[in-house]
Amino acid sequence: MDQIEVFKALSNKTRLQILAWLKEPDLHFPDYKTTCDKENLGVCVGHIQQKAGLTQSTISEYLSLLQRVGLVTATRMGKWTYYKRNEAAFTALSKIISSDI
Amino acid sequence: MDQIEVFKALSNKTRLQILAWLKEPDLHFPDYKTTCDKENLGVCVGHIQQKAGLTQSTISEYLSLLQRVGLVTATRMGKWTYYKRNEAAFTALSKIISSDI
DNA sequence: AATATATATCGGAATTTCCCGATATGCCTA
DNA sequence: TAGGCATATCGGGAAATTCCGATATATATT
Repeated sequence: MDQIEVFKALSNKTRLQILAWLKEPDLHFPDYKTTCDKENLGVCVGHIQQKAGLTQSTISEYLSLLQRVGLVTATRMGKWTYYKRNEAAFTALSKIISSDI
Repeated sequence: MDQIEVFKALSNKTRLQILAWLKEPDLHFPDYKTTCDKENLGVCVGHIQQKAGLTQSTISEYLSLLQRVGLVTATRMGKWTYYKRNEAAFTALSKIISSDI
């Protein structure tokens, strides 16, 4: 885990917001299961983009960045890419802060 | 605690390094107690600057930033300013990551 | 094959961050 | 009060980040 890159990823309001939404997808994306995610793989880019209100390209890049640093996982299924929180990364980060840094 | 500002503060190699040094000041600043800090208030700017190898102005600004976001405390005593980790802030941040974000 | 849809990538303008040298401020001592 | 020392602040060039519109890629449908 590249700590600096993770902290950079968390230094942005929109990205923090997305991570918060992904914590309770049912609450923040009411119809995400019926519309695209049939197998609990996460939320697709379009839904996140709509809720965030930024452009598609920006949100796609943000999600890709969050995945690159390990905070979310990405699963491609057909036309969609589903993004989901990687809880293990948050647990690890929390420990790093309370003991390493 | 402004999360984004804290994460920005942690998104820099030198500042992370300083925080790590301040965790064990006796180890990383062998003579800091005899030379300036007689009352365990922390390490003064000059010692940190020397070890970091960046300019005085840069380190002064970095320490001021770390203090502004609450990760360290600053105590002015005569000509010196002593900086010390604020462990409570790290504990709080660790909890925020494991529960809020 | 042609089209439509979902996502990814590219190029760039505006803003922010990094780190510097120069200078200012505050405190101590002669 | 004059001078020296520790730290803070200012102004700025270079690099990185933010977010956009345009375009490319991949998949599904007709």
